[in-house]
Amino acid sequence: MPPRPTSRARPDALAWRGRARHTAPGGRRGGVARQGPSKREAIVAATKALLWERGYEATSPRDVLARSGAGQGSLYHHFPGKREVAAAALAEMAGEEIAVIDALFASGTPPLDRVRAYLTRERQALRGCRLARLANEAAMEEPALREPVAAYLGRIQACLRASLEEAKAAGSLIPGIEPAPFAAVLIAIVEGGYVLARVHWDEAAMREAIDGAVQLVAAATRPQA
Amino acid sequence: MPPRPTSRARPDALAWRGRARHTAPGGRRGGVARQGPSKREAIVAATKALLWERGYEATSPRDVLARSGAGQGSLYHHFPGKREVAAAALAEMAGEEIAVIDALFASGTPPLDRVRAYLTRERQALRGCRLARLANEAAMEEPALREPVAAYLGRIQACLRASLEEAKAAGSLIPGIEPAPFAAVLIAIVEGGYVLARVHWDEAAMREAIDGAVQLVAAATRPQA
DNA sequence: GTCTATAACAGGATAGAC
DNA sequence: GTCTATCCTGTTATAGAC
Repeated sequence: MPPRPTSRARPDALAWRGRARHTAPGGRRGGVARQGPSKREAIVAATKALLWERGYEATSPRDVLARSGAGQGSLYHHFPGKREVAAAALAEMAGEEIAVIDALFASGTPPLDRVRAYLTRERQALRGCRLARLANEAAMEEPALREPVAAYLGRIQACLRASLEEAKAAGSLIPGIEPAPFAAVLIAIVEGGYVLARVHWDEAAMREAIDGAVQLVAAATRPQA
Repeated sequence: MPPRPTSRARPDALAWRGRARHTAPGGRRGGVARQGPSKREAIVAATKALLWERGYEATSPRDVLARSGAGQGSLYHHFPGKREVAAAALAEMAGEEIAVIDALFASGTPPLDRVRAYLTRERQALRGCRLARLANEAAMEEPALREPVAAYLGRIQACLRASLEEAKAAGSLIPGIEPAPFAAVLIAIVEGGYVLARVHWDEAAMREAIDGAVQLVAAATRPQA
């Protein structure tokens, strides 16, 4: 466990929300000269990788600096501390993953095909869900860390529900299937599948859960609809 | 992150499996005199509590000693190190929880009632699953820590499957429902429900997942069976 | 903005008295 | 079996030069 918050902790750190940067987000200055990525970007990129690999508690600022090639000063120049670095990294990760989800559900295919496409997309089950792997860390009680993860899972659930409602309106679902609880069940199966795969240390556990979910969708589909 | 394994690590520590104790498991000696709980028991009890509250990585031997009232020497007298203490604690936790599961599924009620009873049993969703909350810790790559958790989830899945097969044999399930994948789906929903509740910091997320699972069971039940 | 040096403390384990 | 004292390294953050 890290040092408990001491008198060194800034009283306003909880309210930290980033700052105006003097360089443009793309890492360029002056409009012409190309720059390598700034240390800030390198730090956030390294943190994104480490949060997925090891989680929050097990990732130290030193690990981040070693992987990013930055020095101590860069990290604490750009961020108040570890928590805010992680919050920035999680926000980026959530943005990337939400974009993937939106693309998946925006395709012009029939709604139940989109649901199936989400369920059967490729996953590295043993690595855990890129965002929700942090679910059981004490740090998730901090809103700044929890919110990006919640936004990601919330978006998936909303997309599933919208697709199921579209299918229901089109008469593709058998009577008695309600979109909202069915969407909750499907996202829970996927996230539960990650847990089962990690605990049994076997990708097959995820596959069984997903296969079951696909069969549920099939069973909920109106014949010849 | 803790100190990486150094030359101090015992080469045989991975094979540690406990040892014969000079005192009886109940903490008594000589057959008559009553004893308070041994320090070993206090250490394991404290570890059980802390693993649920904080997980493995975030629980230090110092925390365990502080909560148990034991000194450094007691811990390292009874165990080679932190990992083996956690393994002992997890083994006890799994044994306790498996006993609860077995009792739940051993009742003389109809099989689908047992399934519903498991799904709707009371849970502290925000605390996470007592065992599977450790799923995403790096330590789960150690068999001694993973196996008790896997045994617990495996037992639940086996009990669900057996009940569903019994229901199917009795003609209570609609055709096309296969016990094995349905059991995989149900355990995934419960474990996924914990993840959703933690991430959204809302017990209602677990309730929605469970409600959906109960509706699935209802939908899979043959009318008037 | 970025670096190195250093502080203050926690984590995990050992030594050896009793 | 249990205790206290101690060790070494890692973690998180600050200081201050460049």
